[in-house]
Amino acid sequence: MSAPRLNNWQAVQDEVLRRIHAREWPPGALIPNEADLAVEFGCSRATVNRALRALADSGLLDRRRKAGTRVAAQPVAKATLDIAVIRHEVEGRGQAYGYQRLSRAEAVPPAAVSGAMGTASDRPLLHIRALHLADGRPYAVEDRWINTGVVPLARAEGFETVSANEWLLEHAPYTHGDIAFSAVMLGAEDAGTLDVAPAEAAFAIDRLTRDGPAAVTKVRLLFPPGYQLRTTL
Amino acid sequence: MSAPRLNNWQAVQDEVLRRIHAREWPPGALIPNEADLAVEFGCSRATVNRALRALADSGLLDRRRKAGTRVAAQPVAKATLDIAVIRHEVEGRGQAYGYQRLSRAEAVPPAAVSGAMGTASDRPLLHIRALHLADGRPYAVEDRWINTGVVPLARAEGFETVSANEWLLEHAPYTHGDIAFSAVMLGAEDAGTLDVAPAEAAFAIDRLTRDGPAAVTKVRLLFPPGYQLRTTL
DNA sequence: CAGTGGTCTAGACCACGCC
DNA sequence: GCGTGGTCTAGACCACTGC
Repeated sequence: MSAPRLNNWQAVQDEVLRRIHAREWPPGALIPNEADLAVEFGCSRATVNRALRALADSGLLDRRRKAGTRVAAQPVAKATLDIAVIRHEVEGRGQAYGYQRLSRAEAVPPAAVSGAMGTASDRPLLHIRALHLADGRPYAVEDRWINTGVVPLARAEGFETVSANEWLLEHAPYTHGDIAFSAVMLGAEDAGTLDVAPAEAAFAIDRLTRDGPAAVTKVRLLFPPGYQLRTTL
Repeated sequence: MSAPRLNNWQAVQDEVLRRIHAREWPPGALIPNEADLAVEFGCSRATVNRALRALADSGLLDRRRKAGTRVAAQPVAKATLDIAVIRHEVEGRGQAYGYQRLSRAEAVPPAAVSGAMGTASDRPLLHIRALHLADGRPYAVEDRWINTGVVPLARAEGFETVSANEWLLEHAPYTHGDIAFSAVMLGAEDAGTLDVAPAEAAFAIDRLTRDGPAAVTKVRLLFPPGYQLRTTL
């Protein structure tokens, strides 16, 4: 039997994965170059390139010009998290989404916030606190600062029925963002809002969104105990 | 002035990003098809395709055959987390990595573990507990169950100096994995191991690794308060 | 220097899915 | 049906980098 022609990049990728998995190409090994594989698989080099590039993107291969392509010795797993609008996250679970604004004020933020956002320490920002609900139960508390210098339109919005989460996506373009996940102990106020005992462990997502050099908004989302952020490898 | 020729896919991507950001192509808008853009940009359709496909992968565009390409109304941010070997994570911070095995035993796991791994409820698995250190201080506690039915070689390994984390990458192939992130309150034992007060909030990473249908290993990593998992958008 | 991956081109065929 | 994106091909040039 001769090898079947692999004439699409997914078939090539599958075959490469099979060889890695079967240890025909063990971790750290140098694999044939694109041109040779193209001949072996009976396809064009571009097709091989597409397949290998996808595997390199996912961390399974290390590719370097001249040095060639190696099976990653210790693959860095790339877990992709889909950070969706909270309403979609809740509705995606088949639950009814609810939203409740807790407070809205223009105020000078704590130094930690103005520092992270790069705004003057005495500059007032728009401060929104809100509760997201799933099937009527608290799902997450949102504590957000909005840079009104970058998004002046926000001063005219009450955020009583539209969450800042969604409003900003529609009205404020951004170019970059930082996200950090951590575990924190709930303070009395947040615990009360989430309707759980104080000093419980909460899952926190901190996001800072930028438009070029300027910070657009900084938000902390706190999820009650039991919340899990899931993904696959 | 006429538009400069965009003869590489990154330049095309940048121009498309610029138009989205400048609201020339607002959220939800249908953008020209690949062939038209190729003419406008003075490059081949394949180059346009590469640029648009990359943007679609990152969630900024929605592409459907016949329906065309639209700017995503509410971009689902794809945050990519690099889940590296813990030693690399520590060394990447410029700290000295240390490893300490706490215990090793073959034992019948709790029902929750055998259930998640799909092993018989009375089947003994290899149970490893270990501590990862950064600059001599506790960095994370690892609590792992290994399916010796799938990785029999593990029974011959003491894991006294090599962490299961790294040993398994070298010796046990896998095809899929699930990861969950959550916040938990530390029990007395784990708190003691991490040298923090009990009932503190810890960041937990639970990972289940499979090779086809069979579970290879299930691990929980607990990080002391202050730990943050970071990424960018 | 020379081998490798990175990319572009021009053209082609195809699969999907609105209409 | 037919317009759209998805993909393949054969060939080419180039950038990087190990030797």
